[in-house]
Amino acid sequence: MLFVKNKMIEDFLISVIKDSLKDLGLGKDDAAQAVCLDLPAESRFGELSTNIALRLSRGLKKPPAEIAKNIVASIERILAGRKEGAHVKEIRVEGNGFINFYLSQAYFCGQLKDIIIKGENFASSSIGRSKNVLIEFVSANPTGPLSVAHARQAAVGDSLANILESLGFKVQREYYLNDEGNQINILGQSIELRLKELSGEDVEFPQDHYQGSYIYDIAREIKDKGLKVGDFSEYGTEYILNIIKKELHDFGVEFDCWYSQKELRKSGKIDRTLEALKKEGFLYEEDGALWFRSSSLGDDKDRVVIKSDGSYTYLAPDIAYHKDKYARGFNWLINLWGPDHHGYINRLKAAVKALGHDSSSVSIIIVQLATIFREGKPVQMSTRRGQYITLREVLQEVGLDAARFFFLMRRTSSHLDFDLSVAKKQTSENPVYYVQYAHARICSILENSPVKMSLAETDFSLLKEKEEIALIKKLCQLPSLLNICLNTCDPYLLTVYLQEIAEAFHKFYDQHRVLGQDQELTKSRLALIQAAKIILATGLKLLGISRPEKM
RNA sequence: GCGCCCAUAGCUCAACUGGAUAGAGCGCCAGUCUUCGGAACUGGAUGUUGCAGGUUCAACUCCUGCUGGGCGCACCA
Repeated sequence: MLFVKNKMIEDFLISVIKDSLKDLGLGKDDAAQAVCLDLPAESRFGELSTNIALRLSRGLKKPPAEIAKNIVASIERILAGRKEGAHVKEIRVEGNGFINFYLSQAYFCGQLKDIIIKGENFASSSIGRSKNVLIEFVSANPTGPLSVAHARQAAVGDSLANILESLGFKVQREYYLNDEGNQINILGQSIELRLKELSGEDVEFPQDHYQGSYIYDIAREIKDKGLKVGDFSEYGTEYILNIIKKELHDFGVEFDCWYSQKELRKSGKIDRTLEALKKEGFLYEEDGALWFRSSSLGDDKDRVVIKSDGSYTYLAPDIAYHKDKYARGFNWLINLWGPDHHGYINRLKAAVKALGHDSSSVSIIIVQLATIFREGKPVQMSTRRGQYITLREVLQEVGLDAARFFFLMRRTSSHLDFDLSVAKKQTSENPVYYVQYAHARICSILENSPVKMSLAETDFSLLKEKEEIALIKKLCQLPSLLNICLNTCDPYLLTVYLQEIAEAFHKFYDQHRVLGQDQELTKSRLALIQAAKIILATGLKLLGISRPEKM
C-alpha cells in the first residue's frame, strides 16, 4: 500500500478544515493548529482523511464522532460557496471519528486530462526553483574498479538528481576525486612492485597493497608498451579513473564535475580555509598537531586537521572543499556516503557551522550496503584480496535496467539483498520486467488501434469500472509521490509506485477490452492507457531505466 | 567501555512518522486462454510486531530496562 497525498486538493481542503474549526470556535486549540490530511488506511475510506476530531476530543471532553459531525456540517456549509467544492463528492464520519473525503469523478477526470495534455511534464513543478543543489556521490578513491556499494550510490544519487531536476531544482552532479595521499601512493607502489615481478624480480608484496588483478593489467600495459613512467601513482590514478568513468557512463550516470583534491590543494584553498578558521578561533595547537574545535559545534570530540608531521588529515581538504561548494553558489549540499562514514557526519556538520552556514543546508544520506546473492546464496567478498563484485560484473550479468531498479528497491537507509539470479530472470518474479511489460503492452495496443485517441472527443465519464477507477486514482498520485521522494531524499518509493501502476494496469487489461468496443468507450479507454503509458514512462525515465515499446 | 542503526508471515520488505481489521512480493496449494502481448490475471493458508514494563481515546511506531545482530569510536582515507 502506498500512501500519497495530492498536494493541490489537499492544501485546499486543509484551509477549508481550518476555516471550519474557526467557525466552531476551535481555531486556537493546539490540536487545531496541526490539521493534516492523510491517505486513509484502506481505499474504502475515501481518498483523503483527517483525524482532527480524535485529536480535539481530549481537550473538549466530547466523543470524537460528535465533534466530527459538527466539523463536517461546517465544512459542507463552506464548500457550498466554493467552486472547488465540486471536487468533493462526499464527506463521511467513519471509524471512531475519522473524517473521510470522497473526491468526485469530475476531479479525477480533470487530472487524467491534465496528464495527457502535459505528458511527461505532468508531475513537474517549480518547488525547487530557488535552490542550487550540489549532489556529491560515489567519490570512490581511484584505486580500483567500482564495487556494488558504489553502484548503489550511483543509482540512488543519479535518480535523486533526476527527481530534483523535475521539481525545478538546479542540480549539479559531482564526484570528489581523492587523487593524492596515502592510498594513491600505495597504488603507485603496488604497480611498481607488480612491474618488477613481471620483469622476473623477486618481490615481496605487502598485505596493505592493492591485491587486485587489475594492478597486473596496468603493469603489463606499461611493460608491453615499454612506457617510461616517472610517477606510478599518477599513471595508475589516471588509468583507473578512465575505467571508473567508463563504468559510470555504461551505468547511465554522467557527472557534471570531477573535483580534484590535488587541484584543491594546489589552489591554496585548504591553507586559506584553515587560516580563516584560525582567525575565528576554531583551531588550536596541541601535541604538535593542529586541532579543529569541533566539540564546541556538536561533535563528540575535537579533530586533528594538520598532523604533527605537517601533513593534512582527510578533514582539512574536506572542510575547504565544502567551503568551496558554497562559494560556487550552491545553497543545498547533498552528500551520499557509505555506512562506514556515519561517524563522520557530526564532524562535517561542525565544519559547516564553523564556516558560517546553517547545518541544515547539508543533507548527508547514508547509503546502506547491498549484499549480492546468487541463487539465494550470498557471494563472498573480500576487499583485502581484491575479490569483490564490481559494478562492471553486475552490469554484464543483469543489464543496466535491472541493475538500476534493484539498487533502488529498498529504502536507501536500509540494507539491500540483491539476488543476481532473480534480476536476470525474465518472469513475473522480476519487478523490472513487470513494469516494463506494462509499458510495452500499452504501446502495442495503441499501435494496433484503428481508432485514434482524441482528447477533444474523449468522454472520461464513461470510465466507471472498478479497475478503471483504481487505475485513474493511482495515476493521479505521481506529483505527490515525487514530493515524498523530495522530503525523504530517497527515490526508492518510485520503484514501489511503478509496480503498483503496472499492477493496476494489468488488472484493468485482464477484465476489460480497449479495442473493439463501442467507439466512444474505446476512445475513453485509449485515453486512459495513454495516461498510464505517460506515467510509467515518466517514472522509468526518472530512475534511468529504458521504456521499451516492444520486449 | 561509549555512541548510532536494525529486529514485523518460511524468505525479502511495507505500514502515510501516534490512527481504522499490521499489508505486499517471492515461495507453497488451487484455478483462468477461440478476443487488444500469458513476461498476465483470480482465489487460498501463514503473525503473541525479539522479551518485560510504561505513556493515552489509540503503540509496530514514543519512553525505560533486557536479549540478539550490524556499524562507528585515528595525528587512515
